[in-house]
Amino acid sequence: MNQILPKNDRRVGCRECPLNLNPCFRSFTAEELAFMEDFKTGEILVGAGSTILSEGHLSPNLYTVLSGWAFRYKTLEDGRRQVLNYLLPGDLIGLQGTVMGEMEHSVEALTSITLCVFPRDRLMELYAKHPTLGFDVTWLSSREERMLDEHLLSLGRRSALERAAYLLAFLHARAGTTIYPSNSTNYIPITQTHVADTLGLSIVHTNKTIKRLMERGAIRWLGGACEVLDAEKLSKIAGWHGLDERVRPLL
Amino acid sequence: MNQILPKNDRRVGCRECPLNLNPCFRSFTAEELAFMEDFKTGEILVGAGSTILSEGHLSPNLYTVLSGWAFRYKTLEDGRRQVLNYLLPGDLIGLQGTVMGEMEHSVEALTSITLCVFPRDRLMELYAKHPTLGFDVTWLSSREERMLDEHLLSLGRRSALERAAYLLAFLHARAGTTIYPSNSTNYIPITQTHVADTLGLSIVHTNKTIKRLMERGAIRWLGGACEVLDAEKLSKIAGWHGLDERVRPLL
DNA sequence: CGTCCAGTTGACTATAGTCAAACACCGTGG
DNA sequence: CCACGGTGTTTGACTATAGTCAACTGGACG
Repeated sequence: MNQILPKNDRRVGCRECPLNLNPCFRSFTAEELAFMEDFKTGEILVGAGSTILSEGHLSPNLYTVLSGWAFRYKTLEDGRRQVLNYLLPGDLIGLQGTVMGEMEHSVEALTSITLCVFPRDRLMELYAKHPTLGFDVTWLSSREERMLDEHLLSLGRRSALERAAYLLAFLHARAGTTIYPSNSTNYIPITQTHVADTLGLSIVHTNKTIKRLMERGAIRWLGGACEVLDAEKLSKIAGWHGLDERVRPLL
Repeated sequence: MNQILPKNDRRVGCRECPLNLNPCFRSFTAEELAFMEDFKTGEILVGAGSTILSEGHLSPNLYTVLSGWAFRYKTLEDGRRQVLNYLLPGDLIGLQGTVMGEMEHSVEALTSITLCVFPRDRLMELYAKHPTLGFDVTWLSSREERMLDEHLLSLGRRSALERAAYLLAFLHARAGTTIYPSNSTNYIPITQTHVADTLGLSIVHTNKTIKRLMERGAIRWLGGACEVLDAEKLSKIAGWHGLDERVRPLL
């Protein structure tokens, strides 16, 4: 198993943070920025395939994804796994642990990924000193909720083909604002096993479904990654109207 | 169609609010209570089957459920419906509208239901004046997220029988802290169509699945309602370990 | 008495899962 | 150099699960 490689040497100040410069995130006020610089305790680099958080465990930290891909999942006792959502730059990890104590899901890195580290026990201080930042945390939580709502609709009421099309269109849209702009490649770094565990299908049936999407010229599959050729076509197959990703907050 | 019956005559002060007296909710400080009394603009009584919020629309208000049952759902364009979650006393309705503007799901009353009304445009004031209450909003949002995670696991990886058992155990557990203590009946007020739209199954197959749960003596079905006879058995069938419902915040 | 709604049932079809066998690719170590 | 195992993907044959269609029950209500 891969391990987390600690790297608490505090690379980037929030001022120079590439995410903070990305126009899809709202910019901090001077006071907020000063607080965040102090709130941030460091950075961590995690290798592809490593576990970032695991179900049933406590974590003293909150994280924001700075670069790379990860996913959240839960498992049943007999090993059946369900991917709940994917994490991309700007996403907050571990908020649920604040409410529950123990995590009720695990988080695993899909690519190598860098995380911004915050101490969970200072979160209340953030609410007290910067209500707008507190509100932003709620905003992000609510945004996650919206994504889960759409995933539920997908699992419950979309066919296998629609579900696959939705998932790939969704990930392509999400990466479009944060990953692809600063990257030469624009692939989605997942295996068909991940797709299967997200869609609630078997690997075999997932493979046959992906094949149908390829035959329609919507995507291309490259061992361990997917290239979206026609995002419009995917959205149309899925009956999905895309993300409403206006400017959003960042922690 | 039923309509919302306005009743803004401000029935109960927050001080005498039965929910505030329920030990499963954390109690307000004197300052918080004063703020909430001012923040609350009134109460609304909604009849069973009425739509409380609807997809694509704006709402100037946030609500807290005071009594009764409701559910959130989304639909695809061809009418396929997915129930996302159920709303019980103490649950916040409409938070997502704050983030998105338009609602991305609808909310419908399952029984007649009373709602506490808050003006959405004063929400930021709540964060500014009472950081602990702001944190509570995040807490509630995060709790909703946890429930959705479990529902996703259910839809994606549980069999029809397991899913049905999980749903009924879940609703029974949720009602156990807020509905049943103050009520003579302890039924879950849903039809098999609701169950089908929650589990992502057809009505026919749902009916056959429910029948199996009845044969095992876990539940009884009474036109338009379900009585849980053996919650333990349901949890065991579902492989579900129950809610971790410690003391939680209330707005 | 007829209508509507919720629930029930059986026959048949469609969708998805399971089992099994391969292939391609990529490292490792002899 | 090549044999080896591992992962990711592909395919076909067969089975299981769930959906569709259709008919029917029973109760509530005007």
